[in-house]
Amino acid sequence: MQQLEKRYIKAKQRLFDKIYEAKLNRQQCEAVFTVKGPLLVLAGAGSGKTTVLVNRIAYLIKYGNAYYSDVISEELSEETVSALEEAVNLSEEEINQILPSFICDTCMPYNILAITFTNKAANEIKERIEKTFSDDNLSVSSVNAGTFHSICMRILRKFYDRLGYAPSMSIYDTDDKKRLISVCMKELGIDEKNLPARSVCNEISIAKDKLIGCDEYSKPTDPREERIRSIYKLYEKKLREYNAVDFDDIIMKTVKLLSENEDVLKYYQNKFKYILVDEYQDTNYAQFELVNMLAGGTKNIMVVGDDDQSIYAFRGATVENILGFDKTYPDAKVIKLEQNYRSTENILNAANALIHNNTDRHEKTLWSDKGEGEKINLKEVDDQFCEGKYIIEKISHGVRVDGRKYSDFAVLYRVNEMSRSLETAFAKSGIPYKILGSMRFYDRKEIKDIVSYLTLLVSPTDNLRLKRIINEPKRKIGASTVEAIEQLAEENGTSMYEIISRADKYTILAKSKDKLCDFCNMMESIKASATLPSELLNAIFIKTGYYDMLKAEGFEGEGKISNIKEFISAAIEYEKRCEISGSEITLVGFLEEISLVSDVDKYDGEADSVVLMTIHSAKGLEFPVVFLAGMEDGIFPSVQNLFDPAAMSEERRLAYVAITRAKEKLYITHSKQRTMYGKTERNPLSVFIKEIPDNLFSHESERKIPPRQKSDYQTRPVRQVREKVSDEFTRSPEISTANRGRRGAADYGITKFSVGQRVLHSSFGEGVVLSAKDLGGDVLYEVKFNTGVTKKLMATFAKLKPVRG
DNA sequence: GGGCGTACACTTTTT
DNA sequence: GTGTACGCCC
Repeated sequence: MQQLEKRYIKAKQRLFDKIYEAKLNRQQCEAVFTVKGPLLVLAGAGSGKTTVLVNRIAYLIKYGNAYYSDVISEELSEETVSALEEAVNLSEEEINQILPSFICDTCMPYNILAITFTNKAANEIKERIEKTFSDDNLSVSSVNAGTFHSICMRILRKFYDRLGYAPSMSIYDTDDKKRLISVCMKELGIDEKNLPARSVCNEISIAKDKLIGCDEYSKPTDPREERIRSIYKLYEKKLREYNAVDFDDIIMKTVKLLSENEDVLKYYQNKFKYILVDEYQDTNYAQFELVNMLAGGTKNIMVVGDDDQSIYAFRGATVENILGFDKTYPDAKVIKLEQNYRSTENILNAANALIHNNTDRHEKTLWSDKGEGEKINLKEVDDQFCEGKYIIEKISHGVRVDGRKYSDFAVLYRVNEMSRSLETAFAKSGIPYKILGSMRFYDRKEIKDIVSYLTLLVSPTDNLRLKRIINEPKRKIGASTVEAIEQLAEENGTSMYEIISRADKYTILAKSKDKLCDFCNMMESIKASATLPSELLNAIFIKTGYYDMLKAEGFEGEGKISNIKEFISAAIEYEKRCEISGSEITLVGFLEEISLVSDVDKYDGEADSVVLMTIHSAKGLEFPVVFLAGMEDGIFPSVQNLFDPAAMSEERRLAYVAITRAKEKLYITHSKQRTMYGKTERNPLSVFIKEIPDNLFSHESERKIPPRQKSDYQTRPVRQVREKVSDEFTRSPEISTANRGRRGAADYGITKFSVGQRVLHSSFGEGVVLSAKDLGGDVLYEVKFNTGVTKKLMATFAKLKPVRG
């Protein structure tokens, strides 16, 4: 007993030390300690939200843990009060006032549910908690931290039978979903010309986000909606048959499970005694319902968010969830965190000025004591290539002169498409860089094919995935055979795989039964050959003939092979991680991970490279130096949204998010002209920049603010800008020799090749130059590659390298 | 059944 | 500009 008490006191002291160390301000402390009842924390950008979440969880564990509970009485001890006084700087009176909400019931780590927006954020919380408790013999790894999707998947898999699913259910991404919708539409005889599958996908997503099932969907008066309804119905039927769920289902089916099964709901309400939801402004209706159901028991729910950072309305998120939290929970306590610990004043003032132009928001103003800091740098460049070169110039200057690391820099943009031109510049510069999100690793065709094989091993009823790979690599199983199999499966009420395994029983399949049999035997032998995901992957890669197929493709196949090898290493890493954490290695687990993990989750801030990503991906991250590229009307804000006030508000919030990612220095670039999607356009400076006061920009900036209503960029003087950029290094790329990066950065220009010379292309491989045509600044080459194909390539794009010998 | 060519769509943001 | 879809021909 005495021993326990000693440990308790020691642990408590250490906790307060930690909090003291974390230098929490008063509002943050209140947010940490107010654990009982509903709590809304309005946390501005960079206001130490994660710190609050971590310390709150730590507090819950320390004070609610049964391990110490023998010595926890109804009230906090005198000692606790004095420790609080010291750490939080509250008066005794204040403490007594709020004391009741500080005391929590028994709480084991697994009683805590923390829902975050990304896996990265969840992992960060887990890691920081584990660090806090590293000295205590307390298993804190059982804290439930994850994204909505990962947490719901865990629930669905546990109670799969209640939903009529098999436990190995697969998760369909946007691409799978679209394919399946197309299949449904074809089956129903609905022409995609009049009703694109894409918009059907969207409509169904919107419905699911609102928890509208196919039976409740729309009144049958509108013919368009009626058609969507029938597609939705068939789509649902197929999903179930294929043992698959789409992203929206993950939430909707969980809500359905909880609302239809009292015992399951009670189980989770009892389990999750304390719930914390991060980025609450980005939750949609289904998620709102889910959280409310789970919190329905104890109502110990804390939500954290910032209405100014709501940027997912397009995905069904409603700010009303956060703005109306006090309506859902009338006794909710509200705490505002307004001190920003991230950015300097100039950056913060710019963000504040910008966001004040939104009328539909809760008034709040972030402040910082970090001092004015450097001014914002605004630069106009000639085109997107100059933009890349300008950014590279600034980065390499920062590294060489200011002693910064490459990882101090981030380049943010509105659309993924922007990464193309930027990548060209970075690739030439030799600066280490990483692009997140443009083409997700798991979206690559070869990876999706291999994943389909893998899925089929655990979920053989998945006809969609089966159809994807039945003839990839080619096995002479053509469309008509596949159709016949599909027909038979339909008639017999079974899966296509089942039909294939009994192919010899059906006369229609007589012609192809040998090939089908081979396919089936191959799958079975793969299944029997290994258990570990990495081994299975390897077996699939070799035994299906996929490797041979890629090998035969030549140069292009090489890249795909290395992608698949990378995929296999990812599986090995997954296995290692499981071993460390003691969790079971399963194929289903691995498949789930690759479906729910995003590029940003894997982004490693430790690696020393510049990172390029969309602003959406950058949410929640921070960088010493941020480049905001493509600040032009039509790009950011996006053309689609220019005339829609609500959408413009969201765009502005997105700009706000972008600016507040920067800690010390913000560069903004815009280009006189820009070629995107094959079209060249001239866009004026973004309206958002015009909303930022002049004095926040450095003298180096070339901002000539035209009158707001007269946004004609052509009348603006641009000469100085031009000279500034081009004098340095961009005017004539081919003669630039300045050494900018460290590794081969001199390679800015276009190397000239002569007819007959051998060259190397990154995707086509080796070839020989047939002709070279000068096109004023660029050169058009005609190259015959070893593969036999002849291509016309622009020198600037092709990045050709000379081949010696 | 497969391969090749051409037409055409598609480009906001993502778990 | 690029990737996919479909149709035509072998």
